[in-house]
Amino acid sequence: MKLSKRGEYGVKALIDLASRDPARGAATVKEIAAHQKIPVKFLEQILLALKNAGLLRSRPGAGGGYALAKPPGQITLGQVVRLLDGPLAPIPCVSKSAYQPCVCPDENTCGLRLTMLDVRNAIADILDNTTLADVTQRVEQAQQRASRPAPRGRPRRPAH
Amino acid sequence: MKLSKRGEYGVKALIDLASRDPARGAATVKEIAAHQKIPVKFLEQILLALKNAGLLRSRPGAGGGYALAKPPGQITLGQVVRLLDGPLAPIPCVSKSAYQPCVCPDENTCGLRLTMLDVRNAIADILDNTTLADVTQRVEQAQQRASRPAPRGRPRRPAH
DNA sequence: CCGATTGTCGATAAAATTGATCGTGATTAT
DNA sequence: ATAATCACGATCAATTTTATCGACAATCGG
Repeated sequence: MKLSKRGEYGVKALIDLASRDPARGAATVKEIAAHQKIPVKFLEQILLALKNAGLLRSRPGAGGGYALAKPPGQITLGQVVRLLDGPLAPIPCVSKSAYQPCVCPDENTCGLRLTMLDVRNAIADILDNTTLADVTQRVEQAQQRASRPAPRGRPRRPAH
Repeated sequence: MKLSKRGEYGVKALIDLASRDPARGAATVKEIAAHQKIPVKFLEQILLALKNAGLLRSRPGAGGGYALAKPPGQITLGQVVRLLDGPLAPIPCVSKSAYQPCVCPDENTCGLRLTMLDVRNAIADILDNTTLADVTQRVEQAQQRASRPAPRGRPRRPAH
């Protein structure tokens, strides 16, 4: 039930791009790699795959780099993880995107399958409904909470 | 996000044991392997691990074999999968059973982590709350449904 | 046009993991 | 005793993962 480094790096890179100030233009592989602590050459491969899948656009040369090809609200983590890490489903016979029949005599009464179908649906419900925009928004909220003084037990009223 | 063969085989073997007629006594590795289409020697390893973890008991010799060490209602798929396949969490920094810090500057505001924590919780909610007894019960229900004639759109009243 | 910068692409490789298999021994029932 | 069965360690082949290298192509600023 593990996310590969490939998947991890890809998601991190996209979150990095999504939370980047658009005024700064495209981000180079080197920048993202340094920022997220990812081996440059490995990240290169990953970003290329994301580009070929239509999630990123790029431009070579001075001032070049990568940028999101669509608004962050239109890129789900489900897409990204499937692309870089394969199907979300724990076993192929419950995958929607890469279904493969299993060997059990009847899929509809297979105990393993019934349970793993629940698992795959739970995972997909989260990842297919979480966009890069959702993630950056949650991160901002978490950062605000972290920078505010510790909350009290009961709500405070302003002093007057 | 994949379940290994090891995990798959282990769960299948346990479900097999849980749904087995207790009057028949212990089941041999050979029997389970044949029934579930699992390589004998591989299954041997797996059952041994499950035994050492206290989920199975065994006896060698004629009439020997494996049986559940506890009632099926007390063995969760979460235990089994963790044992055979490692942590449920997609990344180590959201694992409860095998937490490992990650490299990001602040775990509490890491976008990847926040999302993967949801995923790990969703998976654990299912697998830690599903016992072998739950599984065999669902299987029986599914089998009954499969053997009954196809249901109509609206409830039928008995002919008279 | 030059040359620095940066993405593109294919090949390769080291390490880890997975999915087994083999052989030998230990234990038990008959 | 002996046949059946679990116990256990070693080993192994294939695959997957995680990269790394080097050459090439596109782009931009001057």
